[in-house]
Amino acid sequence: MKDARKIKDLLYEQVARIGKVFSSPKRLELIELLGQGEKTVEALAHEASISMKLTSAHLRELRGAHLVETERQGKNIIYRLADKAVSDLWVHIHTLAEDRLIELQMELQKIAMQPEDLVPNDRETLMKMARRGEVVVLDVRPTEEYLVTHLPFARSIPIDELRQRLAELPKDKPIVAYCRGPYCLMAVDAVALLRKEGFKSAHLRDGVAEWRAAEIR
Amino acid sequence: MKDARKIKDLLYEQVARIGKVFSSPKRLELIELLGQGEKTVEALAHEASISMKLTSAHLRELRGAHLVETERQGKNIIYRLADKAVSDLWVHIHTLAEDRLIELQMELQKIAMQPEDLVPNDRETLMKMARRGEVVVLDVRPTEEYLVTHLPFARSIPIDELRQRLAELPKDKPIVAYCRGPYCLMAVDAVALLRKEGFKSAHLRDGVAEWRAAEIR
DNA sequence: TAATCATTCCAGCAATCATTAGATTGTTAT
DNA sequence: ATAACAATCTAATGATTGCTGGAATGATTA
Repeated sequence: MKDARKIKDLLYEQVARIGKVFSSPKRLELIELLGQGEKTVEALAHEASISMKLTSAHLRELRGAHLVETERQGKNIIYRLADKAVSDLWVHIHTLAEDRLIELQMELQKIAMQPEDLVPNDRETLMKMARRGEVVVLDVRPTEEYLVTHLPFARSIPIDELRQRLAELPKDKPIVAYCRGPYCLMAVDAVALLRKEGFKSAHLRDGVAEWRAAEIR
Repeated sequence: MKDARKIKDLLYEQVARIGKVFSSPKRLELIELLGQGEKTVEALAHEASISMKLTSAHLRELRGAHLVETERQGKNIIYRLADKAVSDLWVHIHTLAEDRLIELQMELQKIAMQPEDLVPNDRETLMKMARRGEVVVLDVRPTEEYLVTHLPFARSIPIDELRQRLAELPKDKPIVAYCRGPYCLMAVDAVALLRKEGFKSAHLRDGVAEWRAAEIR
């Protein structure tokens, strides 16, 4: 077994291909976006604030590692994650990052709002309250993403429409807003707006991907 | 919120620091080794077949991302994983790699032995059989690693001593050998030796880290 | 105190990566 | 057809990274 070394090198090299995909900030952002549902290259480029060329290049890397699939629809090519496990791995990585990197913790604290304490931090009791109608769970992502999946009992008001649709929300119950995940700032903005308008509101760090990864083991 | 972009970039960049650590084959190998228990730089360099300088450089990356801790013991500096979640993430990454990369699947198939069917592939029934003494679970890693943790009911015979200690093993029961994980070839070698000597033997892909990651969810 | 050993730090090279611009492919609409 | 558009491919840039050799550090032993 003198070539055991060579075999091992090959194996680790393959795994490193996957790791490499998760080593670029923009690719991580694209993965998170794709975790919300399939999207065109243009939509991805716009959401991630990068050129379409660069988006295409990054998606190429993702496809090279077989982590995304493509489908042509007319002029557009839509991308989707090849496996839910890709989204799960994203959640695992950013969770570990939040646990270990003080720098990241500090960044996150800056955008965190004061807790308000009107909302429990564990998923189960929050869902219990939502089921009883004691809180309103509000999904502020674009409607398409809400339609793909959303948290149980969640209502959809995209952040862009929130200001005009405030009347739909109750003033007496706490409104818990969430969006794509801890690095998506839409829910933070929503809470800021709601509080300014006199609503009781709190912000849920986790998005659909985080809940799924936590629930399904 | 025009600087939302800047904040996001910072956040994803931090997470990418963690991803970067997992993007190098040698670092992955070091992480897997550290998952078996704390080790000196020298031991790591030897096991991974790289120079101590390079080992040190990689460990520096790992420490920079706060994924390992160091402790001085006399002349030596020993490294250990800062968190079990690091080992879990390694398991998640290589699992995803095995699911998605055909190239890796093919490599793994080359080293896989014929299944023999004397051993169930799900963890639970294997443990049941081990509890009843119907199979012998054999840990062929170095003794130090066995002492840190091992699978329930497992006996320890390091691969180097196996040839001389064959008499300790029964000829009538199947012997299920395992080692550090799917990329560690010690168990494969052990099974090859055992079969040649007339034992019934099979090889368990997963190591301790994989079992832990699967159980604790 | 000097000598020794394990490990890290520093400087450099070649290889790789992110990013951009320009040319190209494939699809729809006229 | 041809024009207009979405997306990719190619080539070229500067910035990292992996790795190696030599010098420096820091604890232990003599």
